[in-house]
Amino acid sequence: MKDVLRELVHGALANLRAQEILPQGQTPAFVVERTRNREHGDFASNVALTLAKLAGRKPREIAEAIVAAIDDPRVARTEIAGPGFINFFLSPAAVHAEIVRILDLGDAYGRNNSGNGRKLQIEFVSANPTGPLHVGHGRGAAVGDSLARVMTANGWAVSREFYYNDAGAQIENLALSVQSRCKGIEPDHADWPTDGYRGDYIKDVARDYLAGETVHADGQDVTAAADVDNLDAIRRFSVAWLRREQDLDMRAFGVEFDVYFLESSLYSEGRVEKTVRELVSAGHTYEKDGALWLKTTDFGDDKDRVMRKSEGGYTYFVPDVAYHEDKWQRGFERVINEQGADHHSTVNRVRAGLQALDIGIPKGWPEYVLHQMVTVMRGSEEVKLSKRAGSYVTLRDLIDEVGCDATRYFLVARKTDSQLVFDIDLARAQTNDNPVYYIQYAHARVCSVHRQLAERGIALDRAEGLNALERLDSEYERSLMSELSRYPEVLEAAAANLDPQLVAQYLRDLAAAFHGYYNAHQFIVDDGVMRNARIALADAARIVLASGLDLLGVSAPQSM
RNA sequence: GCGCCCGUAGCUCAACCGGAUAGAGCAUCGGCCUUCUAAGCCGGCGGUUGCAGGUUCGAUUCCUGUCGGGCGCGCCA
Repeated sequence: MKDVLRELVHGALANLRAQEILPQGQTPAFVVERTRNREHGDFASNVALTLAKLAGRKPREIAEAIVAAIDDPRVARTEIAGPGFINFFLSPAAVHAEIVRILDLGDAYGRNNSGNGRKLQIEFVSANPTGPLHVGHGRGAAVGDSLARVMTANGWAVSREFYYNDAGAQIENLALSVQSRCKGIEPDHADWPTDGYRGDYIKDVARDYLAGETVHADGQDVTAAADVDNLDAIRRFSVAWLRREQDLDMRAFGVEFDVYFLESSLYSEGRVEKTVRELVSAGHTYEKDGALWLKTTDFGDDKDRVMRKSEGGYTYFVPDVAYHEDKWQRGFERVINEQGADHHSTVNRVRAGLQALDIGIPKGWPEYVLHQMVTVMRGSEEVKLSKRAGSYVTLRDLIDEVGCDATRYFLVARKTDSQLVFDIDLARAQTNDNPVYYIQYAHARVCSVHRQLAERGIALDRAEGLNALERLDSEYERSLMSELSRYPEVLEAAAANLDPQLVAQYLRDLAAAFHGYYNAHQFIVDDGVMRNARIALADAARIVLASGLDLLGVSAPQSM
């Protein structure tokens, strides 16, 4: 409906230009938005205010002219308010048509095709296989996957990608740690590797390695050599072992990736070398102190970056650039990297490196969504200890304790650039204080009505109900209808702002509107037409609730 | 010292790229259960949007400064 009103306003403006009330050619920015206050109608626009200066007239005068030029059955009436806002009151028929659309389109309601099938990649989680996934990865997974679902719902062809380093110094460290465990060395012992991984999971890897186990990860089987001196075999087995664990975590979290990209492939396929050659020939590099530098300051970085160290190896920055060059060449019009904000310094660096390649990559490519830290609270205590990891809360612990649904909802229901406090007690609560519960309960309540109908042997006539929507005229009914019709706008905004949190917020509001409706009315009434109308509206709510929950990867239960 | 993020009700958070009287939930206080889920509903209390300036018809939003919290600043990844 928002788009419809925008069009109507644009039409009116064209009309005013034709009458020379407005100067030609200029279209200042204006908004048509939902009103906060119902007394102000369904939508309001500031268009007259923004035009006032341009036209050299009073806002109210312009508003009068615009309103006079609008004549559409979907707008019941308009009002000019305050300094010159135009308030739009939708006709009941326009609102009811939206409810019919919901039942007509089902799951497809609210989706749009603004992406038009263009290729979009979202890279997220991208944890190195050196330990269990923790809550921070969970936030990345929840945000990244929900964002992927939102972008898909907006018509983008989304590919989910997980990038990991399977070859660097940290992996060496992992292998050494496992080897030490195989030899029975404890982390406090003098022979324990410096910066070795001390977590208990290392013991599990070592045990399985010695037992000659086979693990399946990233499409391959890796069988342990059980040879304590074969560091290479230990490395391969350890990586596979941890990758399998991470996959299990992601599966339990309802997240699947389309592509796993290995950093080692950038080296084995010569892509790192190739990127270096390209940067050198593009002329943005120089040698200093025996190292090769990239002049990233030419492209907005704070300082130049070393590409090749004086000892000959490449810094991590180079494969990063090579990796993103590869993404670009794979034809992704947009790439969104979802990462922890502790890596924010890579943003400028990677973009600068890509600019230096001089191959036509846009300045703001790739896009980034950075999430801030998560702290986990139980009661008023911060939870830091975990039996498995030693120093942090693993994602698995959280899923086991509060469930996938609540974990996903809570991790996505905050602005990504705010720190997040995860309240375990609240997430576990089976009460309406818990927003996840409150939303799911709304869905279950509609299903419950259908069970009641079946038990009483009452048939449902949806067409009859939809024809009688004008009988649903209570405050609660109108409010629910209005809330439902907002869903397409929410999907659009979530995509535009790369912010799945808007969906979480919306579902909370929708559930509130639904519960208000449910509590205020009887559904299974003797008046068959009224009964069918009420249930049709409840079904519309069920469809949108299920659709929204699906975008968050949260289940929509039939009973609770 | 420099860079990024945050600061809104007692608590957890909103406010749709500058709009109308800053909104929800929890907590608290007061009402409501022979009724398809009371796992609920209705109402009250609660604010100088950290602070000080600036920009304009209009600022929680933009700019400058300042205070407080978090993260990051390597020829580590």
